[in-house]
Amino acid sequence: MPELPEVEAYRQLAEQALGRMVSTVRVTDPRFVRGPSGPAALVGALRQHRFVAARRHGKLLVLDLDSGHRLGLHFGMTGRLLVDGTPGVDGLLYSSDRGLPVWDRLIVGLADGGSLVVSDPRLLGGASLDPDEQRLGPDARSVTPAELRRALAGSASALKARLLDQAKLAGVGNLMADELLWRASLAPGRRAGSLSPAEQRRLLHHLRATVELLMARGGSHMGDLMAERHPGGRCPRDGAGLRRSTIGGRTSWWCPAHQR
DNA sequence: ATTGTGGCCTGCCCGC
DNA sequence: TGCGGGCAGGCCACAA
Repeated sequence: MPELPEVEAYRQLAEQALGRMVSTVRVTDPRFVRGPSGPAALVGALRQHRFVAARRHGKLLVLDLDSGHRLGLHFGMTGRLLVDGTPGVDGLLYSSDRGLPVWDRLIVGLADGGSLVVSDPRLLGGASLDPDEQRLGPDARSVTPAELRRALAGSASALKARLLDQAKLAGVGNLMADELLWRASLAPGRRAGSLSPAEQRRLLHHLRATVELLMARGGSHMGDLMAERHPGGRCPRDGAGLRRSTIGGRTSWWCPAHQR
């Protein structure tokens, strides 16, 4: 599903749309437009304008317009970005590769004949005009030691729940969190505020490494733990039976032998 | 303020 | 072969 690695791929793809005039905008399902501005305002802000920058903050893709407005795109778990018909990622876990036209929720037609399309079968993503980027915590790809410390300090939440809280740290989703904690040898249910300085350093090291690895491999579902994330799955490191827990409302797979 | 829970949304997979 | 239940999780509203 689209976590930081996929959205970064979408961002790079979206750069191909920069500088090109938007001629038509179609919102095929009003539910796809989120936030205070409705579909009409969003359409009006885009039409006859050009995208001037493609930025990513966590899982939020922001396309700046020459009007000063910003188009925010989030992709939920099944959202896909296509520019000129080319998808930003190849396989998307939990989504379908059929790409039915009815799943196209936002269709931005460009004056040169190209297009920028968001396809989202389950409508869990959305588009918003001028999204509030301040709500998001530091981006997981560039978070500093001090920022990570602040994100965890004093929290009674489970560590994994904290990592998934986009207001505290932006970009980590369920699959990447499991992979990251497995690599860092930290149990997902640990209290976030209980990490020692050494454990925080270890977490940050593996956060950076995991983000870069999954981007290089092409998706958040490309981690080493992924294949064992099922009943009967075994830890790829030590062979112990993996445990399944619900943490932060999400299915979590972890190794009770080496994650402490 | 923090923390946890449930609902949204629908394609897909499994068992019958 | 068709049907129905359960599952997946990013995000948000809501409760305590």
